[in-house]
Amino acid sequence: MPTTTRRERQRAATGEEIKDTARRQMAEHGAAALSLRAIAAAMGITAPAIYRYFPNRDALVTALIVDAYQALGAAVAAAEAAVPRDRFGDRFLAAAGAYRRWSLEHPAEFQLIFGTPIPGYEAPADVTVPVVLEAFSPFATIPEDAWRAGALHDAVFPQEPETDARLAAWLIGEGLHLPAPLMRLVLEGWGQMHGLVTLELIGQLPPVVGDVGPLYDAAVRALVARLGLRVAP
Amino acid sequence: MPTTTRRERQRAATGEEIKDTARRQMAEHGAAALSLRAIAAAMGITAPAIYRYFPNRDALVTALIVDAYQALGAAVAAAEAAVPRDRFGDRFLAAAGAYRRWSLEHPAEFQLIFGTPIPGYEAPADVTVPVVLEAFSPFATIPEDAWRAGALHDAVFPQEPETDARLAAWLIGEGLHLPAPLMRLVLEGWGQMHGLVTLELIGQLPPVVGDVGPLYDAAVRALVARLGLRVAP
DNA sequence: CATGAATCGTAAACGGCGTATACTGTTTAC
DNA sequence: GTAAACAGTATACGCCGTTTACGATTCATG
Repeated sequence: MPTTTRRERQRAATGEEIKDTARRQMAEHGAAALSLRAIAAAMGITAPAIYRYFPNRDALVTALIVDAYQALGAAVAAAEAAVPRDRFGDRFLAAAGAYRRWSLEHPAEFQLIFGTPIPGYEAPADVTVPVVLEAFSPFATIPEDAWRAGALHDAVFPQEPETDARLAAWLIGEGLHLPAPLMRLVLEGWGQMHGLVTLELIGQLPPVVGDVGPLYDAAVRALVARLGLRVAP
Repeated sequence: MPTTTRRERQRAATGEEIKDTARRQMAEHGAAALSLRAIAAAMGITAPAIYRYFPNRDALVTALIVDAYQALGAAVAAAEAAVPRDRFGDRFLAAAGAYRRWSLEHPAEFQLIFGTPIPGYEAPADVTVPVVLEAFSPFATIPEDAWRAGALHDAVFPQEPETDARLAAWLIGEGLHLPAPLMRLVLEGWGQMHGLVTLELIGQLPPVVGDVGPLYDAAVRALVARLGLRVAP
């Protein structure tokens, strides 16, 4: 006998339907056009009914953000998982490629989680930061795996004492085992991937380079080389 | 006798006052909270009066975006101009530092030009793209200066035929004289600077590394080295 | 099975938003 | 001096998020 009653299942389904409808509206009219009244109308209910499921619009947005992060993280993890475990460089390339692909395929959700497109909405950091780190964990765990396997190329990691000390403390707190300078390179790489995707999405890069894909891939390959990860010949 | 009448001067002044008031509101309540009624109230007029100066809210936003790009470009250019012309690496470092500093000091304007924080507003690419390129031109012209001066370190530029061909065509169209692989590295670097600043502004990096400044500087120095630009010893 | 409670939804309203229209003074130019 | 151009207001429309008061349904329990 299931612990969930009929009513609870119904309630959860309606909550999901609200989020699905919201996602559909965002995909069509952009994240900024998210409107409780429009969602309700598309569902055939009235706007105040949504308040039975979310205390206010910001709570709905936060739920959508968490979902989006998890979808992004799942896409990255799935792409990485499809590569043989000992091909660390290729795993990183697959993860980075999935990151860009998901972002291009879900531009509204991307700007929802990485921008501030909602008037008056401020993402609660205590909710988002852990989910973000979870989504981006492959970019740290792949180099960690390679490090522990002793499979790192003979790369030399430049030292940055100030930042690296801070980073080392954070790594310990997170239970990650990899050198701080390596993690710093990962963060610099995250910034690069994020920036290139952002510039592509707002249309600044395409007029200059056309298809951004090769530019992005070149940057990631250079990053993989700096990290000392080997790729298939 | 000036070619501008009294009325024209008055009109231009009011237009500037509207934009200044808008900037003050953005700085206080965020770019998304921009409201014609609030601007008008702060100026002691009514909202429809603004329509004498801007055909609609989007036109005002576009004007603010253009102004912001020019302010960002001016900050970058000024920082770069303060460095001796033949210290190409230091000029690049100064420009990159000014880019981050301006962004941190003007977060609302940064998200105004690089995000989509306004409900229903879509930045007109034909207006913004040229202004963006103008603002970022130092990051291309500094390597170009170094290249023409034969002052590039013995760096080896990895080739990416597909993208580089496209880039070379664009460079010719823009009248820029530097190798396509070099320009590609500049764009990858732009993505990195942009991404790191963005992640810092939305609060993802600080909990990991604390002060993002050293991380940013390390990334830019590595980029400068890859570009083959020399820095002061 | 009857009944009281919990739940889900609606209707109406409030204040605020961008914006269109019609109107009134003031300033300018001939 | 007068007619046109201009700057501003008042009003109104249809959106928005949100609150309140109120029905209808569904559930759990005597």
